[in-house]
Amino acid sequence: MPELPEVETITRRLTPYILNKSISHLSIYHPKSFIGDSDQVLGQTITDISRRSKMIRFKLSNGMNLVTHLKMTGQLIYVDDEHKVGGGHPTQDWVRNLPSTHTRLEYHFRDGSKLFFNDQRLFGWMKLMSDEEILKEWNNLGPDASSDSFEYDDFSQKLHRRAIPIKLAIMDNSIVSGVGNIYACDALNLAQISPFKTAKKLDEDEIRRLYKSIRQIIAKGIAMGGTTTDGKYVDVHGFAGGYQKEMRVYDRQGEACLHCGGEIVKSKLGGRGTYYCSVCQA
DNA sequence: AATTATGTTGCGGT
DNA sequence: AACCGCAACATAAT
Repeated sequence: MPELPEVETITRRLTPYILNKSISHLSIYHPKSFIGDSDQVLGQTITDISRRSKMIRFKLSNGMNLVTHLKMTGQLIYVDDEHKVGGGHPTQDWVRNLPSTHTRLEYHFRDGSKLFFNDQRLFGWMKLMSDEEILKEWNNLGPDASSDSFEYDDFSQKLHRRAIPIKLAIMDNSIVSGVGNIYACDALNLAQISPFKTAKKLDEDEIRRLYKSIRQIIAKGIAMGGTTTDGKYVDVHGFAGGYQKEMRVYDRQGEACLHCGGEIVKSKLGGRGTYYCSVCQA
């Protein structure tokens, strides 16, 4: 479920709580969720936390990295004795009762605080990786949609070489990384481009609009703290995001397009639900 | 009961 | 080679 804005929100909100903390124990409730020798995290301090695409990288003091991908239903929940979010207001009640049936991993820090990795569908993982392994894998990724390295010229050139529908192109992490189904649908609506249009058939003006729209929609997603439509995505304290109140077309079939008032329809593309305006994205 | 789900990978056929 | 559809991973809700 989480796309770039959700993963970025988790990364930002988690960092002040666990940076420089030492892992004293790791409980593995489901072996599929942890890849590598779990003894290598014991006693290690988290020296840095960053995001790339939809993954989070925790650097450890022994030089290894803990990398996580939440896939469809993964959550990272932080809990300590205070049970307070910044500003003094309390966390969601249910996080106090963790671990739950969906808790797969539980990290215990030396100061008594904990980090829970919950994942209903077991697609997600946390994996120990060396710097070399990360470099090798991440080199295959296109630039993050939220970063300055996402540049118009490169984006345009890549699109000109592809004969796939534009929606699939912008969800392809080797072209631009971090854009999933929700933000792809919304960015295409903002740019007023059909999700089915072949990538190489977009003219310069369309690519320009799309490039700006992706940047704008992803930035808004981050600013709103991500999207929660079914309760699966929550932040590190268990709270919903806010972008669902701003959604342009996703999950709004039958409603009016914010741009032209046309009817929003739902279709299928690449096996995924695809929402678009039947008038201005025809 | 069948269909659906915000991610990714891989397979076989064209 | 590139592209497409489909299945796989596994679970729960409608």
